[in-house]
Amino acid sequence: MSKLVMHIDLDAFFAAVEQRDHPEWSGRPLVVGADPGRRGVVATCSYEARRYGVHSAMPISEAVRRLPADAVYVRPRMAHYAEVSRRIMEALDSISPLVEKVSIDEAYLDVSGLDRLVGPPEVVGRRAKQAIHDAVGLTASVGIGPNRLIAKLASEFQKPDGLTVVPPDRVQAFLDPMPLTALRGVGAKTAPILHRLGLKTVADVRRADPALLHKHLGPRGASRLQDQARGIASDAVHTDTQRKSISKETTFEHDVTDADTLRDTLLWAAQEVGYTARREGLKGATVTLKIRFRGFETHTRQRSLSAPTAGDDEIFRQAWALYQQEGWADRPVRLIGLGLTGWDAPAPAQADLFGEAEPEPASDKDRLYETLDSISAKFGRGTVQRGVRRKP
DNA sequence: TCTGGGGTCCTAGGACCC
DNA sequence: TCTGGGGTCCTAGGACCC
Repeated sequence: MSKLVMHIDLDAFFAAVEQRDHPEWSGRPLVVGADPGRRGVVATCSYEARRYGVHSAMPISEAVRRLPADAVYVRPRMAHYAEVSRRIMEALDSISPLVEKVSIDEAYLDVSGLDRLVGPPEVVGRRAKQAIHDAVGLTASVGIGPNRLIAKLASEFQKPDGLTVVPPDRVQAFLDPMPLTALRGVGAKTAPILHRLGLKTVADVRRADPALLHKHLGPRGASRLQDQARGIASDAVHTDTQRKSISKETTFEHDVTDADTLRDTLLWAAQEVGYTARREGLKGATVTLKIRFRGFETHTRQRSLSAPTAGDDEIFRQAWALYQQEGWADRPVRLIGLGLTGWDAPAPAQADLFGEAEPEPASDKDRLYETLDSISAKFGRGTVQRGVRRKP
């Protein structure tokens, strides 16, 4: 039976939440991200700001240069957005039981066979948008198609507040005129390669000589790309995805050479990662150290443990040993952090198999939001003092 | 001139094993 | 002196996405 997949994407999510919460900011260019004048980037910005060419991942200094004086700059309140996101996902449960949350502001829903219960795809889509608006007062863009790729591209097709349905027999006509950068996995490096081959649109990729793509992208990359160009993609919606890693890193406001600061920062990261691991019942057998020096030169070092752990001290000791075993002392460090991977047990599901949700103690939840808020408070504000020893 | 943070997935070489 | 062909795990780096 053919599937119907819906993709939902909140419009300028962080910025929209801020404008909703602060009506005096609506209609104005608004940037959620680092503090102006400091190291960092734009996380999200309002549509008013986008008109000045500002976008996600742009250096905050560049955004300041482009925006008028009345622009608003706020730092992210991740805990708050996470709570809004939770209510959105809850609202989507009323549309379909098969909801896959893919990020804080995006979800896939399997909406196959809802036509007899609800109506045609357009009606299902409008219901989803209404459910979100009723729950949190925000707009979302919705795309519906025969698989994840088409649903995702459909949701991007008319933004903001869009609704696009692509029936199976319209897939190729929908895809063909799109720029090839619309395809998943084509980014800053791959797009120029394809452009140099004279390819611009999805249709160009679809009709390209497979051997030519093979030569420049490798066998797997080439077939993945051409599958997409033909509208071939997964239609599976997974409700119980399991994370594969936990990590914590920070960029210092000024590059750091002081060993105590690096050590303390790694200790902080280990505590954050360890706490998250324990809260989620995970133990990792691999610790990864990440370091970025002045000039953006980035390295990772990892080691496998004899036994999986979620202990702050053990995670810290491994990461610190990895740092010490390299001849890196005295090199100015821009960023440092660590990660934990390699769970010992295969994927404990988010909710258990019998539908009994694990009751989450209030104190843990509070601690989680505290943590998220402390992260957002620090966003783009890393300082030498950051690593100040924290009482366990 | 700058370039966050949290992720996923892929590649590629070497070790190791059968 | 010459030495296969997988398969899997480990490690480092990098592309990409939100």
